[in-house]
Amino acid sequence: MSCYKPMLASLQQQGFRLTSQRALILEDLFHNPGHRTVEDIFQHVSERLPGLNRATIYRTLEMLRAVNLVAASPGPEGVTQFEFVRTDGHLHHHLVCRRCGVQIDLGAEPVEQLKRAILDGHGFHAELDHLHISGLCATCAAG
Amino acid sequence: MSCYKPMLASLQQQGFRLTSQRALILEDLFHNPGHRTVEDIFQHVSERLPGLNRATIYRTLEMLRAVNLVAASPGPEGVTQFEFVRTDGHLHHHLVCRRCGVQIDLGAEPVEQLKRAILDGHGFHAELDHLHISGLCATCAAG
DNA sequence: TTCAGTGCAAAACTTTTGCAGTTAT
DNA sequence: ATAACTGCAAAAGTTTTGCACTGAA
Repeated sequence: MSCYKPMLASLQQQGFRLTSQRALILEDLFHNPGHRTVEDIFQHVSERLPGLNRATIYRTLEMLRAVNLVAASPGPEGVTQFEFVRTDGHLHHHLVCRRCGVQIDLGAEPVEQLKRAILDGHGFHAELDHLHISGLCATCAAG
Repeated sequence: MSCYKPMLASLQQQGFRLTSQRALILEDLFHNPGHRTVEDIFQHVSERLPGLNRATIYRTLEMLRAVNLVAASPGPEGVTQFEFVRTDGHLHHHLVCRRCGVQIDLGAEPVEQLKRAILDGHGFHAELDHLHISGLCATCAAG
């Protein structure tokens, strides 16, 4: 059972200062997986840290994004959605060029996005692990 | 070679009034495929229709979205991206429940989004037509 | 004529930024 | 002690809305 605490230590080692705001925001992200908005996080965290400011959340999320602990994706209504990045990840996908055969690793996120779109639109739980997607790589497409 | 003009007539039949703003916006969307922002459309169309207001573009796009002529998707920097929906569509995807076998039609858009994400991220031209996606439908997932 | 559609201006909204004060190191 | 971090308030940016006027039917 992995916990968020080692990540705090890791951040500290990377030269970031450890503040209660950052600890609580990271904890909240860790314990509430899925799509989160700044407003959403604000509601949760400011219960335990009353003076908390939204700007701090934005800045903390930007910091966490920079070190790849959270992923940001544009959400509906122009509200950005943030998500804790699971490093457990048995998920991996491959792009295979049908011309030169090169294989490119595709991060989980784009496919996760497809899954979410399918779930939101149809209530259908798509099982898309180990995906192999055929097509043309940048070089072959250009040539 | 299909043209955007029949669509204007169709809109008119649906009770919408035909204005120069709507005609030019639709024409611009038609002739410039791909992701478009309001600002982008504004720059193009206001050259030919100087007094044009951004609010009109928002309202026109909302109207076109309501009749499924354009699709809106949240873009980076919180700027919504609009796209003309091609009805040519040899594209169709299926969701197949691995438990009860039900087949659900999946609109092209979610997969188009995946393609774009792959293209943006890796320059890879994914060929994802006729996709069959396995998983659990809403009913089977609930039971 | 009539009411849908437009332009304008202001509001609502998310996100960013400058700055002074606070706090982890 | 000293920088990094936070809160605050204002600014910047996109999108929405109310209202009076215009123009398609």
